[in-house]
Amino acid sequence: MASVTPQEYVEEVLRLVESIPEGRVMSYGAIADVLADRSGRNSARQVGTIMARNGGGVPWHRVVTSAGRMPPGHEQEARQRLLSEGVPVKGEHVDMTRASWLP
DNA sequence: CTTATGACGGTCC
DNA sequence: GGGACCGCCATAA
Repeated sequence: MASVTPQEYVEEVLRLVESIPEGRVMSYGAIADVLADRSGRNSARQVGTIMARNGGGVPWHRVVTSAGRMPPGHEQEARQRLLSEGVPVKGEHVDMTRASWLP
């Protein structure tokens, strides 16, 4: 199978996050699931770790948990940005039913 | 090599 | 809807 180096996997994750349309979001699990097909691995945890370390240059606010929860420590900033883009935000969580997106 | 940790996810209660 | 538990996996110590 097509296994990639950790460095390449990071690139793939960032690339996918950048491809998320405005007003839509993707869960960590969805990202891991989509990339699993081409990277040979899948782990929502790993995606989260990658975002925490290398997500500074991509629209990280469009990545939330499967429950629509936003990243700890950035909840306020993420919430405001999402609202500005027209993402349906319900209190402290995103309305995944309407906002979830797949490539 | 073994243990702890974390921007997660699904199941169970 | 929400909290406790367990599984997953790369990284750090």
